[in-house]
Amino acid sequence: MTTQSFEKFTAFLHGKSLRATTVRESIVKAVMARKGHFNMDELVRDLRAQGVEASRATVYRVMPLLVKAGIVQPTVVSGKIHHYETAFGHKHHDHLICGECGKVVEFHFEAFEILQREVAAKHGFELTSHYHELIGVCPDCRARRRPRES
Amino acid sequence: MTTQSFEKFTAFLHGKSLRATTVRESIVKAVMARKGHFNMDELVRDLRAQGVEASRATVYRVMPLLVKAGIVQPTVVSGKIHHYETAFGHKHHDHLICGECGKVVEFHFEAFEILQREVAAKHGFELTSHYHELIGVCPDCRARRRPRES
DNA sequence: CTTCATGCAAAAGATTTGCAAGTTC
DNA sequence: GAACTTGCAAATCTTTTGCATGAAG
Repeated sequence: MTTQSFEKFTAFLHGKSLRATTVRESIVKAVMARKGHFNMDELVRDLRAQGVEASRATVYRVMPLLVKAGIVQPTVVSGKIHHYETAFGHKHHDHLICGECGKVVEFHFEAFEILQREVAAKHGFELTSHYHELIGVCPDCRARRRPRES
Repeated sequence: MTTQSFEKFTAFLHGKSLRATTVRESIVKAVMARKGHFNMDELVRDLRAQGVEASRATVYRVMPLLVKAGIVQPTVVSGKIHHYETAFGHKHHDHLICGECGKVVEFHFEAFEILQREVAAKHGFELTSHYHELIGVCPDCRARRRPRES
């Protein structure tokens, strides 16, 4: 998977007489290992965790190339990139987050996807991605909150 | 309307022994005069246009108060405030955003709310709020993209 | 007159860019 | 070896904060 992606990227780079460097390979790997949305900071953290010392400036310079190569897709709102996500390869899921302890539960519910496409279509939009997080209180925190409720 | 909002804000402020100042009144007015979504920069521009010389720092400090007072509602994406909108005068809605030109279409689809509660309940969560933004390409941008597609 | 608000300037965080040195082809 | 990349540091931009001064209650 990862290798395949880097090969795709290499082909893209060579087509533009750009170089397929080791740093770029590391970045592609880190990106492909990501699931769901991620931002610059999370990506850099991942790289650091893997011992890759790519400077932020480099990552900032490489991301647009990955976008042009069709490997990642950015969500751009008002001219700014809010987050990226890999353009293929993983199942999509949304998040249910506990606003008190921060616990995150991933879920996938096809009905949402269907309705989302329906809404987009109704307005003539071509849907490219979505941001869907449910915020609530998890069972543990609810128990903690009401220790002795009847 | 405007006056009414400032009174609401005044009540909120006094309840917390904070001051109802003229600068704050100007900010509430500017906010209420806004229709739809706006960001910090647009708001400050509006203030400047009305001859109000509130410093950015002050506006940045006042907005959280307006949020707490229930006068404006922020849309938060990835932990950052993407935009604000006045909290009343319109029903709850989600957003369909054009990733290319930034156009925002509001929609309300009860089925989403029902399914969201269902998902939360399935995991034992008590749902408190949600972020739901659909990102896509609007009809205009699609046309612009493919000028002469069959 | 006490407490809070404001403006300014400095600080902090995020992203971009110029430049010299290191790599890729 | 030529052209492209990288890291660093400096430059921008956006948002936050400390502090002395000015206003509200």
